[in-house]
Amino acid sequence: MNLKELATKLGLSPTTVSRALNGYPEVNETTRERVMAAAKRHNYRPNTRAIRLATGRALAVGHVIPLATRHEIVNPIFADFIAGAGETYSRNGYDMILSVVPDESEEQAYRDLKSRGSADGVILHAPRMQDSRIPLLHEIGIPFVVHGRATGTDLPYSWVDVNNRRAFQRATEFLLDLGHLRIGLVNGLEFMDFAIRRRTGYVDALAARGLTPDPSLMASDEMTEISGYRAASAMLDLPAPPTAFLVASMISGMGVRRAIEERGLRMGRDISVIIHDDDLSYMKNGDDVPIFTATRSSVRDAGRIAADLLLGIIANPGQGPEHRLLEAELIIGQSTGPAPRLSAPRPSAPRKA
Amino acid sequence: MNLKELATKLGLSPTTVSRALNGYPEVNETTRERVMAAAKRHNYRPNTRAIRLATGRALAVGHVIPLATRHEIVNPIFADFIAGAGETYSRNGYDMILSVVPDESEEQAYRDLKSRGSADGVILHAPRMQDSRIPLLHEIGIPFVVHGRATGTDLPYSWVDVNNRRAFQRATEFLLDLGHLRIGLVNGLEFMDFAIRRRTGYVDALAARGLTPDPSLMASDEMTEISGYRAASAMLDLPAPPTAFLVASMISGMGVRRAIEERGLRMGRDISVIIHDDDLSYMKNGDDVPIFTATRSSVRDAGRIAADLLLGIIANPGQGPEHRLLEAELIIGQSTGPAPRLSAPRPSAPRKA
DNA sequence: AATCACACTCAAACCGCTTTGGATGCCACA
DNA sequence: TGTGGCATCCAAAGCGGTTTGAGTGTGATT
Repeated sequence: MNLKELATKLGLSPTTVSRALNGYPEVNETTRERVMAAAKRHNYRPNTRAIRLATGRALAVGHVIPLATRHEIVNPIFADFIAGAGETYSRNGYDMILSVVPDESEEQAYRDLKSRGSADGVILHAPRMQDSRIPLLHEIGIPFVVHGRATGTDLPYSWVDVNNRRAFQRATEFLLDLGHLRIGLVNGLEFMDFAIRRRTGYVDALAARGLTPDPSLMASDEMTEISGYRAASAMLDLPAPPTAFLVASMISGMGVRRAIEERGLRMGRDISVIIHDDDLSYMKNGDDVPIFTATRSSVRDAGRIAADLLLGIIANPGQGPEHRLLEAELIIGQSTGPAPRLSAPRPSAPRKA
Repeated sequence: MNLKELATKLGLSPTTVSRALNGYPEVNETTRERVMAAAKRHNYRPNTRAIRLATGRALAVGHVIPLATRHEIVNPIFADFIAGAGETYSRNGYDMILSVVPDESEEQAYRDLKSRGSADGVILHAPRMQDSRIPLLHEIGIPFVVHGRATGTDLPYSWVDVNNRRAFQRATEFLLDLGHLRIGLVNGLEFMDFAIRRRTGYVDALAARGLTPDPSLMASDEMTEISGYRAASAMLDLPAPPTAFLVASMISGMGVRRAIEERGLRMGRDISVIIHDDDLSYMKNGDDVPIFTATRSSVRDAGRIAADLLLGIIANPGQGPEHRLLEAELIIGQSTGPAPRLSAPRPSAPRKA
């Protein structure tokens, strides 16, 4: 059932039917109701392909997922972000199109999205420092919103981000207040913008108390269980091990916990841990009592907000860039406690079983 | 730059240019080369919207993600499956469109995909027993491939699945061979088809050795860290606790490990654990030495295969349904070992700190 | 020299909708 | 009575490709 058939059936022109359905004023209310009723009765749905061609709009938003062939990591927060954004899209009649492309064709993927006209806008994921994709998208001339920020880019752009610096600063202060003086930072990859900001927060908090950060207590790697384990293990085996850890994600936090417990130590008593919790639906940080003390910020909310922003920009291209800085809450869980009294050597626990 | 402009520039008709670019035989090779060169030079990309309308094909595959509003779980394997499928789509010039919809509008989402013509086919995720979506998709008349199977559906359909029954059967046998007699099953939700098959494998293996499964050693819940922890905790606190666990996922496996270690026990020595490892990129089961002994099957591969199958069906609608049954490998890691000698009470380890 | 097959190329219709630029009829007002 | 304004409705022209159904011109065949 298409527009023309429906029009014939109603004894009206396609023009009128189209206008009736799309709420244009120049059609009689009784006619409109007749049309609406007939459309519903015949289960008429306008063909999206035709709408897109006629209006020149794609009614779709693109997300480009570069697939690093070296380290084939699919971002674990991705699913939840997408879920949030997708809700917004569905509600507004937009499609979400995902382009999974090899790393090196990412630029081409964006260009194609624009020149083949398959998206009205894009979301830029996982920005790095001086991210080259921001000038690229400007050049291409497609509306976009960045999830995160890119230090060192002077072009204006819209973004949604968590206040990572502040979150890690507060978390560090919290540990310092508990008496921890040697705090290990198990950070994400530090060419990623968010990781840099987190480190800045950590360093600033230490500096504010007159402490100089110890490079051997700062690790940076992908946020996997394994690398969390490795980083924590190395630090715990130092002559002067940390009494607390600040960890970039729930997943690396589990690796850190493994390292701690493998050494016969107890998380929350012997060693404190604070993680950043993206509030992933399949990785809840406990229900009533949080397992980890955490800086929490829902990445799904971020997805919703980013999508809203983007649709706004698409609908209203004139306006300047918009920003949303989300604050993370500090959730107190079972993984933190006062620093062990004696800063002298710890009760010699079994090392490396 | 569109077809007509390009044609004018070349002094050819749009027809010829279109045919030249699409490899039709009735165009002179020299002409074709001229056209190709000009297209490249002017960076011409055909407008997808127009192609879609003209050909009546969507050149897109839909994935519907129902968002359970009750327990808002986004499937953690989803990201990796999508990554695999997406590779295939990109390579074949197809778009992947994701519909994130509230649970109750899932049916409508499929209908819209078809009637608005925005997808040529769909992938059905996470099938349940007697899944109603299979008859639905048949009725709608849209090509589809199921990731998994749906017991109790008599309609024919194409699927890609892991041999879950066999995987869990082998894992159980492996534990039995190590002398474990009480094996806890920490399963996924048992209205999900894969979970049922896994339980069947487990039960069958026990039965083959003349063992009757103990209901108190069989748990079924969402595959989160928390529920893994809860299930394992409950079983470990039984008067006759298990000496081994069979666990549905890496994530719940981490919860199981937490429960074990919290009780002062050591995984791999006191308690053996086998997980099912979907080989998620952000949840690698160790690198050289696997952390967990596991039945492993890459969900990303499954995505690739499912996408291939679907594109095949779309291109060639006549053929009957196709199936791919993937076998999981049994990976020996550090989490399994012989059952503790004395089947009498275990060395009384500190319980519930 | 007429015929035919063949290799190329093109004009025009079409996909299903939106949107521009009239028509038409009716009523009010001068 | 003529004119203008308003409320409705419609024909037709896009949108940018694909595809059908003809033409052409050439060389080979008869």
